[in-house]
Amino acid sequence: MLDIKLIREQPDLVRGRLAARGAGDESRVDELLGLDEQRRKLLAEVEGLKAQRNRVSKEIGALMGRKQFTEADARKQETRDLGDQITELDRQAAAAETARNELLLRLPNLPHPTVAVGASAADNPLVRTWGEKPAFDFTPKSHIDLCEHLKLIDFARGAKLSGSGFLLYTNWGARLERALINFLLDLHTREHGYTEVSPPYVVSRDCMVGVGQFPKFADQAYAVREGEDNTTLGSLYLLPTAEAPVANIHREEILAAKQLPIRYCAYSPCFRAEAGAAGVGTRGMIRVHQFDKVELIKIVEPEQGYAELERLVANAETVLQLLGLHYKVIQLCTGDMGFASAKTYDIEVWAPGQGQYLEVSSCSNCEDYQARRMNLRYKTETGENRFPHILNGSGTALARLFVALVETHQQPDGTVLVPPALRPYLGAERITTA
RNA sequence: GGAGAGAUGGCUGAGUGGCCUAAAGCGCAGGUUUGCUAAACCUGUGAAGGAGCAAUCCUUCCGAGGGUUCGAAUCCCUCUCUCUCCGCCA
Repeated sequence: MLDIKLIREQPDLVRGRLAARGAGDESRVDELLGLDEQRRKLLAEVEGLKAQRNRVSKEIGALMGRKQFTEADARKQETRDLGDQITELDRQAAAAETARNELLLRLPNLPHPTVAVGASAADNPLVRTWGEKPAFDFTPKSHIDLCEHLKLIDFARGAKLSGSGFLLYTNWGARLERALINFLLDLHTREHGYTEVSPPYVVSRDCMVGVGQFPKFADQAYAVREGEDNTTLGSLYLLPTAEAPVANIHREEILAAKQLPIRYCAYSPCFRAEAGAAGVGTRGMIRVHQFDKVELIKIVEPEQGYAELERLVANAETVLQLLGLHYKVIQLCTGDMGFASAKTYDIEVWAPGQGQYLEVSSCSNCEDYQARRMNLRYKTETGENRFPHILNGSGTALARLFVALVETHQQPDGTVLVPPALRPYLGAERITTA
């Protein structure tokens, strides 16, 4: 969340940065400042009364010690009324604080000054491209046709098991998926300096709040419960991304400066309800309710945040380069950026069978926005506690990578040539119907 | 799921209603002494919030949330987590 002190001291700056997102959040700043003002006023009042009560209680203790019970009783009578006032003012102060915090949790991060101002995806500047669209001397097939022909995915039975948007990978399809996961984890741990972790696939509400998924996007998550017990519903949620558990690993801790930077890499399946997205690209595996992803998370000193973001993007790009896939890197404009992010690069890979680019990675620096939400700090050499920058990036999302891979490397005979980097993992040079 | 024991500062651990403003030790930082290292001694060492130009002062925090009381680390209730044993289970 945003620093309340920044909002107090530079409300115009905050309003301006929020306005750049185009979501209208700047209109809530005055409401927030009102609640904050109210809270501080009540706090000053109630703390004065508490100080008074503490003084009198101490005197009562001294009187009791000297066995001056009549005196003590008189003072007790005096403070009873004080206690009632404190209870009431405490309640009001807590209510103002709760309202203030609720509002704070619903305000998005401020875009970094270097982020292009724009309204939608159409305004996202192109940063760079790598490779070229492959030329085919035949009409390239869609991954749907390739998957059915090569029996990589059984779309019909996947839907039978769990509904549309769930995939049943079969035979070489399943092996390709597993090969990609291992390839990605090995690449990032061996070549890019990340530490592998394997998190729980369900997380608490606090973790979802910590990364900014909740409360605003709660309808996108799958909630789980124990058995038929409805009272447990809403305490645990299926991961929308491994960012949810991994970024929260050190929540509510104070790290030592020398522990930073921390770089984690994790595979997990990702579950997204995609509420309200029905009918949008529902066929195939481009938008599904469950997909695999290898996620990269960094916790770094603020001074390193943006240099680390560039490296994060480069780490994700390496994946596509090694797999021989054409892609472009774009920067998300203020109107297209995610809730928690201050600056985001997306990587879009070319899918010849679709005739379009698919988003396979989103790399963001959330600055201290998430660290505040999860109360994660680090202690500097001088003993000061600061919020670190937290970054996340996909390295990369698998279903779409799978699509780009089979569509790009498909052959005239309907087989798929496996890129050399992946061959040791798959144990085959070519995927055929055999 | 059943039974029992626990949760106190960075760590260990004392504290059973008011000198708790949380003992003591360890660790850490600074200092003194000292050929070096080490040791000894001295001093300091949690977090959040609020008031103030500032020095400084105030409030809250002993797993979490309620309650009793003039006053709670301490008494009562609920919950969470950890450990031990039993049962079930991949």
